[in-house]
Amino acid sequence: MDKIPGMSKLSFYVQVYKVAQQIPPGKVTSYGRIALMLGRRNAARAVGYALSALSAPDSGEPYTSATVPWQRVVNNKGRISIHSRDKAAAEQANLLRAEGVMVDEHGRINLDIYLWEGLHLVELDDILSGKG
DNA sequence: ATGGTGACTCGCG
DNA sequence: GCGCGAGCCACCA
Repeated sequence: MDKIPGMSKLSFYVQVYKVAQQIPPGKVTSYGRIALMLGRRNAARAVGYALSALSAPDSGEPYTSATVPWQRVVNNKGRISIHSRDKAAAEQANLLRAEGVMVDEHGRINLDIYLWEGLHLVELDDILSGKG
């Protein structure tokens, strides 16, 4: 399932970070879609896990919450998926609004407007899996 | 190797 | 639309 040559050598986390960095400002995508782009249809949870594991900006590591636009990843329903008690939830909404994404008070985002579909491979996978 | 843990998703009711 | 239960996955003790 290594669709991108050389990519399979990277850890799953890094693959997730690289894909996230492809999301244009003002757009969002879902954990599940990123999983699909990586050829792992059911690895949505792992994607969320990877993003939650991002290190602090001052950690000196290559992938941090500052170099990876984690805020552009929401759940499949277009909703901020972090538990509302967590400060990161409010931060995600603020970051998104700052780049022009409309987020309502319930953390909901209109995917018809802001969805980044990513690679065409995603759509293809949908069709082959019986949706078309 | 094994079991626990989520920033997931889907199907039901 | 919401809460549950049940799969599914990569990591880490």
